Amino acid sequence: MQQDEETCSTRDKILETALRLFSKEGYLGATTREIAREAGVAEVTLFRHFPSKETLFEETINANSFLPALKGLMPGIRQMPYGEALAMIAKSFLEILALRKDTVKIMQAEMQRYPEKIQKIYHAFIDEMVNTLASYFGEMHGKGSLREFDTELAARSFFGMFFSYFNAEEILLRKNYRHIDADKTVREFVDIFVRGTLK
Amino acid sequence: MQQDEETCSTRDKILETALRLFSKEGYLGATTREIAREAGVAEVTLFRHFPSKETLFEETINANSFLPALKGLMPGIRQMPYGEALAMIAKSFLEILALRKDTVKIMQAEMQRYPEKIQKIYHAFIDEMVNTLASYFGEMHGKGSLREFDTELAARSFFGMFFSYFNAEEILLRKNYRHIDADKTVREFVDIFVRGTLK
DNA sequence: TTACCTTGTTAGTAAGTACTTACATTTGCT
DNA sequence: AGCAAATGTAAGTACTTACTAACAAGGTAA
Repeated sequence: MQQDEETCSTRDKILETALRLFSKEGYLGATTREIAREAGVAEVTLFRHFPSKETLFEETINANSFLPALKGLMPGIRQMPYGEALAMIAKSFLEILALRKDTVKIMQAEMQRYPEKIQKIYHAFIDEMVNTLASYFGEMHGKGSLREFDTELAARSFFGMFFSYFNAEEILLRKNYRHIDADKTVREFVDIFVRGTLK
Repeated sequence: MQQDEETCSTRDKILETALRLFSKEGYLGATTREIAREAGVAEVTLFRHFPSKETLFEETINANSFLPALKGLMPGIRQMPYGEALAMIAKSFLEILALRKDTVKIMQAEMQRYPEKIQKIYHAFIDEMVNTLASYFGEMHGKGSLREFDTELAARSFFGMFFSYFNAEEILLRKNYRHIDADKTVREFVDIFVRGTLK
């Protein structure tokens, strides 16, 4: 019984392949046969690790939650200038999304059909980001450097801008858009936002 | 042969039901049997009107393009104050999205699997909106009332904010969010944007 | 060696899928 | 009434799906 090396790597291979195929073909489109073949294992092995396709799906998205990627994300934001802090938050946000691109695709595609589980994970991530930014806005209000506005709404609009950018570039694969690098986009978006919220 | 009343309504019933079920269960999840039953027709009737499920899918999304809803959208924007013009564009944008909610769901869910057709329709809509707003920014630049910024990027960020709001409220069905009515959101978002782009 | 654990192979099941064929029934127009 | 188009009913085809049962093969630990 050796459960640390080979066994675990078989399981992980299946999970990785499942993530890729679920994201490419959807839950119904990705068959257990195909997942097993691409993972290089027999189909029956897949069912020995995961009792059903639905279990595999759940464990796949659980294994790719966003929250670990959030830890220690915004360390020294408080002592940075306002604009730089926002730029850093935006960049980190885009980085996480890029890292979890496949998971984002799955969630967008299957959100309607499997609401409970997916909404929970997705919203936990968004809420964490929005709350962090909103409370940062609150602090800045206290310091008197910002004009009055609804901090939660502002945080939502901030991430909304960047999520739409990510969506256009990475999910919709816009080839006909002239390509604009992330840095310039961050600068322009943050610029609008900084001027829009300062006194 | 009477093709205007009954015949057309049978076809339309199928198309309407297909839109609803494709949006709720996805392309693979919605079966032709179910679509026919919910439309109140025999399955074979469905195949007499649409030679294949894929044809039905294409005609469904073609019948629900965004562009007709865009016609005559922004009539008197040029003679409105800047902030009111932006608010009106935002409201119209949100209205169209709400009208085509099912289509948006389908596109988000099936974008990965059927890229060609869907991307075309989706992007045609977004490009139309972005270009309209960007050229409006260009005119305002000419008049000297706005600071210098990238008009296309700004337009994208503007719609990105509102699309994310729509997504959170209507697609993800956020119940745990405190509900904020559209008007207040439009006001807050536009406010940030106006201050962020004025001189 | 012996025992165990994990995997592969092969074959199979029961159910569901898109789609078809043949024939009967309804419906509206002339 | 009579014709023709649109629809319904019933049966069936060929295929795919998630999932299982039975047995053999390999490696690891005692």
